[in-house]
Amino acid sequence: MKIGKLAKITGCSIQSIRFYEKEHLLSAPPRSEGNYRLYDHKNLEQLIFIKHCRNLNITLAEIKQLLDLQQSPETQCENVNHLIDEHINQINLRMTELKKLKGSLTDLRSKCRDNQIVENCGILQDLLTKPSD
Amino acid sequence: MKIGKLAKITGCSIQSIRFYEKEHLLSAPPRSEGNYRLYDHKNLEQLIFIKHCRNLNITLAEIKQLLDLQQSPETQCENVNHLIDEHINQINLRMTELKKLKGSLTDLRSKCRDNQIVENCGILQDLLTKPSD
DNA sequence: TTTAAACTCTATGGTTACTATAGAGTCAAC
DNA sequence: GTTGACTCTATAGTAACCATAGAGTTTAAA
Repeated sequence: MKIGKLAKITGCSIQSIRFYEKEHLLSAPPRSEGNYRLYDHKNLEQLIFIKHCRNLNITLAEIKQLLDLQQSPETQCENVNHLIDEHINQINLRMTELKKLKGSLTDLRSKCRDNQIVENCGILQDLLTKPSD
Repeated sequence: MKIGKLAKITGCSIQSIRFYEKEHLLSAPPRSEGNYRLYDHKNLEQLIFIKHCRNLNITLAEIKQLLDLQQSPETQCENVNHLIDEHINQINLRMTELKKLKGSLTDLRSKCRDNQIVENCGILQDLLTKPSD
């Protein structure tokens, strides 16, 4: 299977696939006579794993850790659990931040009714003076 | 006022300030004999404005728009309102995404109890097979 | 058989909003 | 006169790709 097909199956872009290979997340496949990458089922599996992780916002560095762990099936998997727990934590933090931000923006938005001229715009005035963290 | 003091007052880093200047968000101040940047109250105001916007996650490109608008005080400010509305929208979208993501991760996390070996880890197994978008 | 379209290759540069560093110059105090 | 704190420019790095150029390869149709 050539790279275009792999891309279509997995929903990754061709550039991403080559990028993952360069970053050693994906093992380098053999090449055809014309120097095209030729992928097999194993590569496909690996890429799907990566894609799933990316869909969950897991970073490439973390995916590398997970792939390393898969190489030693007898070790304890507490690191895997910890990694996922950490991500859930991050999301909670981010959501709290976003809620605050939304509050600030909503507050700011209420400072200006439509159809003002810039000079009288309460939003711009607020941005000039108020800290809004 | 030299750059260090401006940085301290505003809470921006010195590099950020120079970066904003390079990007034309901050007007280039006059220089001392020794080529040091010398800021006045006007520059301070401008930087505070930028800082407030950044605290609200407004991008540099958008800040540039807002600064441009300030230059023509007689135009309608609907663009300002629209910009803020859009940001509130973005936050809502992002929060929805994050909620879904958290659901997926929590689900995934439940697949493995602690103290398993990697080979039996339900999390890694799920990542290999399940789509989890 | 030629040739055009579709695919792939590498290498490079761009994205966002900075941070970090190197190496040099400036300024004030002791 | 020298130490230390400050500033200058220029460059490279960050994350995770995307876009492009310019070249080569393969497949299909004319």
